[in-house]
Parts: sequence; C-alpha cells; structure tokens
Amino acid sequence: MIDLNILRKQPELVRKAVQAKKFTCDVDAIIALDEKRRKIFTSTQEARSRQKAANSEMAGLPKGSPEFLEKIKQMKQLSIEVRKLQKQQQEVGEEWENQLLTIPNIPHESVPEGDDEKDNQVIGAWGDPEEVSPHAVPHYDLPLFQKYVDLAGGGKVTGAGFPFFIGPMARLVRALIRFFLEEAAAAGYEEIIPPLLVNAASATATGQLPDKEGQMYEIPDSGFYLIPTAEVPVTNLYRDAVFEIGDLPKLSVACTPCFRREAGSYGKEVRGLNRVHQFDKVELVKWVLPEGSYDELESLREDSERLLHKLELPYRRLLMCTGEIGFPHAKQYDLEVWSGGQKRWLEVSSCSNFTDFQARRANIRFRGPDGKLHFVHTLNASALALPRTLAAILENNVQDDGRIRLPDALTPFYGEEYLA
RNA sequence: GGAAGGGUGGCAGAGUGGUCGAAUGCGCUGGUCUUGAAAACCAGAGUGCCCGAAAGGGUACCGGGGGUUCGAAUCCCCCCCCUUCCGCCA
Repeated sequence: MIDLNILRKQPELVRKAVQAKKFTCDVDAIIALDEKRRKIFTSTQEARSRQKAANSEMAGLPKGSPEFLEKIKQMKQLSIEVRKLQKQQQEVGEEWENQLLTIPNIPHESVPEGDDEKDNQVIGAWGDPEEVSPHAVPHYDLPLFQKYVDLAGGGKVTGAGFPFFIGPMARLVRALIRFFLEEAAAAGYEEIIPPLLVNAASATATGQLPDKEGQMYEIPDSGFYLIPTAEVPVTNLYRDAVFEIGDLPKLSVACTPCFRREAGSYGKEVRGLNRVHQFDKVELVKWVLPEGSYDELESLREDSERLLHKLELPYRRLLMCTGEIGFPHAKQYDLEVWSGGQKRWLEVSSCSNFTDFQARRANIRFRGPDGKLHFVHTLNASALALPRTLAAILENNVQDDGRIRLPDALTPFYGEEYLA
C-alpha cells in the first residue's frame, strides 16, 4: 500500500513509479477519488454527530412523553440521511481501497531505469564459468538425471512441470534443503513451517493479489490459493502484529514447495528443471526498522550468496531495473548461477526490499522510541530455489569418468562424495 | 462433520436497548511520599480516519459481515475463531 501522504503531497513521485514499473493505473483518478472519499466521510461524521447529540438529549426525557415522541419524529428524517451517507461512505471506501491496491511500490533511487531484462545491471560476479567441468552438458541430457528425475511420470500423474525426484536425486534435494536450513539457522534465522494454502487477505497483503492473480493456483470453493512462495504465509504470520523495538530485526526461514502457474512459458526456457510448476525453495524473511532496511538488504543478499560460495557455483549479481522489479518491490537483486551445460545463467535467488509497502497492506508495525506505532520494513530472499541450483550442481560437476562429484559442503548432508 | 459453551481495552473481567469508548482489578506511565526501593495515595494512558499550523475537536472500532430501531457491546440472521464432548482420520 502506498503511503497516503506521498500520494496526496507528492503525486508526481507516484506517477513516475507507475510509469517506470510498467503498471497501468490512473493516479489522478485515484487522487480525485481520495478527495471524494474525504468529503463523504466528513459529511457522514457531521450527520452522525448531530444524531448522537439528539440521542443524548432523548436519554434524559421520560420515555413515551410527548416531547419524546416528538423527538422520535424529528429524528426519523436524520436517521434516513445518516443511512444514506453511510452507504455512500461504504461504497466509496471500498472503491478507494481497491484502487489504492493497484498502485505499486515506489522504486528506490538506486534502482536503474529500464524496460526489461536487458536493462538489468550486472553489478558483481563470483567464480569463473570457464572453470566448471569441461564435460558439462545440459542437466536434462545427463544419464543420471534422466534416470532419477522423472518428468514424464510427473506429466502422467499431474501435468507438465511437476517432476518426480527419485532415489539419489530425492536424497540430493533433501541434502540441499538441510544444508540451506542449517546455514540459515547459523545466520540467526528462525525456522518456520507454514501452511501451504493461504486466503485472499494474505495474498493481498504481500502483493500477489490483485496484481498477479493468474500466477497462483486457486482451490475452487475454498477461497484458498496454493502459495507461490513461503514469503506469503510467513510474512502474513505477523499480519496486524505490533513488534517491540527489541524484537527487530526478526529473521525467519522457511522451506516449502512453491506452486506457480507460469503460463506462457515455452521452449528451452522450460526444459528439464529450468521452469517447473512445483518446486521447493528455502526462503529468508526479515522484519526490520525502516532506517536500516537497505543495509539489511545487503546482508540478506550476502546470506544467499554465501550458499553459492559454499556450493562452488559461479554466479553473477544483478541489480534489477524499474521495469523488472515486482509490484511491491522497492529494490531487488537477482542471483544467477552459471549453468555450464546450457551455457546460460539461471536465476536461483531474488533478494528484495519491500520497504513499508507490504507492512502497510499487512498492518505490521512496531512501537518506536517515541511511543508511537510505525510500519516495519519487510525483506525477503531465496536461499535458494532448489531445481535450478540442482541443475547447476549436476551440470558443473561432471567428472572425466562421467560421474558427478558433489561440492564438499554437501558431503555431510548427502553422505557421499559422488552422486548415486 | 455433530452437540454445548464462549469471543469486550495489554491481561482478567463487568455490562442485555439510551449520557457506554465502555465499571472494577492487575499490569503500564507520570507525580507525591522515601536516603533508595516497596507500599500507599494522586493523575494519566487504546487504534484508525476526518478537520486543524498546533492546541484541540469530530467520528468509527466490544471476533467479522448484514439486519431491526429514533438509538445497538446489548435484540435477530449469516460467517469465522477458541474451549469441551462425540464422530471420522494421518
């Protein structure tokens, strides 16, 4: 939710943000609606005030007395007027709220202007793509992959994009999850296992609704949505909560399956594990004081990058441009891992600061030193998405003899040096 | 899924149609007293929105939504949640 003060006093900032982010919403119409709403609220309040004053008078009159009956007669007209105004107030209020929900968050000044992915800036890299295995092939062409990841089986049981991981591959996924969770715990994140279905209020608070409705799977007749990321239930756990200053920053980690419709994808983009409809992801979520939120974003990103160091996966760091960052985002980094077999970069993490945008929608506040309530800032990062990380590990570690040697960091979790 | 009971301010807990934003107690904040603390006493204190430079004023909020009424925390309807019992179940 946009800060009303900004909308009212600096509408040009909002117009600019909408344009830069490639969203369509009529800011000026919303401002006009805001003024209309205030007028109606004021007249409703005024009428209610008169009604309440009369009620107090009537409380002092003997019931059934002529004055009392006369007063009732007088009050009937006012009562009708109050109802009419309240109805209007409700209608305009709902419309106002719906419209406000269509305004995206304002990008941070450090976010580059841009239309699409070509305008994202590569601002860092680690590792050397040239040094990955000379035997690397696309993961979907590896014999071990074909044997232990059953894409056709998923197609039969559910549909395309719902892979089975079998035997050593299932064990490797589990090893990765455990590795990610242990690393997060060591970095101070508290583990949470959340519900995988959320209601509309939760999806609205984090910004999936109404903007990205088509990207979530909906459960008919229940009003529930399958979560597209753990961010949704985890952030919403503290909906309507008030933190004490000492509780912040609060750090949580959750591993969940994520469900995404991803309509319109095709070709090599979706081959193998490149893009699937259900995948596991370990997600880091932070609730922080507003002042330090951009520093918190850097440390959050480092928490994700550390995993890639330990997995010995070359990656690059992207600063996403205004046209590419999401609806509720103020600033976003993507981490892309080098896929030695496909010779391309695969996004495995997205690290974002939502500033107070989600906190306003979700009403997540803290009591400041001034004793007043303020909105927290929320941030999150993938650490990490499993399928693409797995793909890169498989591709980049093919040995001379064709076997796949796992990174040392995984040995304690997988139990063996080589896959299978 | 069935039955019964319940959801009121930070907590506990009154309030069953009118001056109730709501008694009382605990907790909290400030003050008096005290060398200090405790106790006692006094005072204060919710959140959103609207008007206002501010002081302040107004309004809404008693789980959520609708209804009855001149007037609803209080009466009626629907929904949600909690507790207990029964059924079913990993």
